[in-house]
Amino acid sequence: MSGTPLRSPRKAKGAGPERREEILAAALRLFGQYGLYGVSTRQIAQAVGVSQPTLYAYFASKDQIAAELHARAFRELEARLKLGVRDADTPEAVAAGLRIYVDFGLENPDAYRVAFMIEGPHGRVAVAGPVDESDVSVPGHTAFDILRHMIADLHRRGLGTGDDPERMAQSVWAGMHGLVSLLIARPGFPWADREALVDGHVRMLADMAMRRD
Amino acid sequence: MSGTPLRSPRKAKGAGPERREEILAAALRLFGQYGLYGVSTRQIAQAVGVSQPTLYAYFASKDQIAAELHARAFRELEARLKLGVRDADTPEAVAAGLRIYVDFGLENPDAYRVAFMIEGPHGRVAVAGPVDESDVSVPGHTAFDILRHMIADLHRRGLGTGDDPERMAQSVWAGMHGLVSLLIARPGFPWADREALVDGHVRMLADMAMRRD
DNA sequence: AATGATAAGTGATCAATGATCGGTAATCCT
DNA sequence: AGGATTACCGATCATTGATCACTTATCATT
Repeated sequence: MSGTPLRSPRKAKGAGPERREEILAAALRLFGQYGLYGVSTRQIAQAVGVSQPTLYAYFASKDQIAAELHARAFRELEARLKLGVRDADTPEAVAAGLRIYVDFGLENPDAYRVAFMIEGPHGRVAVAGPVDESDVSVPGHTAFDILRHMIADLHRRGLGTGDDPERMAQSVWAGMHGLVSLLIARPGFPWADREALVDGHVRMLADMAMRRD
Repeated sequence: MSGTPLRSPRKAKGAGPERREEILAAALRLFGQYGLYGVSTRQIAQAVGVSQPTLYAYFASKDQIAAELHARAFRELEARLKLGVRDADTPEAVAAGLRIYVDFGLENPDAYRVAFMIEGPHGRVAVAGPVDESDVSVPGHTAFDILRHMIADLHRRGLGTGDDPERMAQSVWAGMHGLVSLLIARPGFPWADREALVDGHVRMLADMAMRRD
């Protein structure tokens, strides 16, 4: 369904089964730079060095290429969160966990744009959060769960703020997505010092989830 | 440049100069529902009841239709902010000002999607914030300025938090955009009670800008 | 080494899209 | 009524995503 074309590819001319990866790499770069609808399949093919119909030997459609990038970005973010988010019991520790998300977005703007900010085929704009069942590309579900779990833990230990930890997690998530998407979408804007801005923003979110006093 | 086709239109068959408005209304509805790239010019024309080339008598391109909707949404938001944001000296007053922005987005999801969340023709994703000079559709510049002004006022009166009011304004703006875009993009997600979520979120942002104690 | 099978790739082509052009009919002003 | 202008449409173009039949290269087997 999403593996190599059919059986096991036998390297032809110059390239082997890495073709699929080359296509994804080129598409990620182009999509991130010009947007999903600003790049044609012929441009992707040219960047890879193959003909346009070749793409359809590896992907069912242009949207499927974007969907694969979407899924990979989700998995990568999820992996980083799993590794980085230890159980947090201080606002600083919570803030450090949140920074993992923000840093991922800022370090991989192409991936973040493709995965979370580009209008999808159904007119939906994907965002870095929980995915409802109607969505075909289901991965990343746990990305939000990790955050939710962290905040629920705080609440369970009596360290959290407010009454509803679920609502808290959603609010924090929204706060992070807003900053990342703004910074990525408007590189030309005279932003304040990025480090200070991100640090202050993340600290604010952490403080809301866990009042520091 | 953006008025009626040429001089003053003289109502033909059934419709008059409202054609332009009809086109915009149909496009707003369709774009909001199916996305900018999920709607064809023929669909828009059919919804209006005219032929497809007719659209090009009122707009230079499909992107121009979106640009006009974008500009109008900015102006509408700006007008609401100007009317609603009195000089705020309490966190509650600041939060009330911020709610104007959020409410605008939630009450006009089509406009907000079209204006701030849909990938633009240049692969850029517009956001409800300051617009740099390279952007053609320049309105809305003051929308962010109103917020910045409000926060700068707080700072000037010694009521603000932190050292850099500019950074504060950017952080608050990001927080609002994140929540609105998430709520709009994922209507199927099991959100917490919307009123409580929005209220808590806005209160958090207001508190950060103006510590309540 | 010749053979058949399969994988990888390409040129030609299709339907749909955004956009343009010339022509037509309706309206207004004198 | 006549001339000019406005509003509109049918036909058409280049480009897009996608499909097809066909060729070429590689491998496994004899």
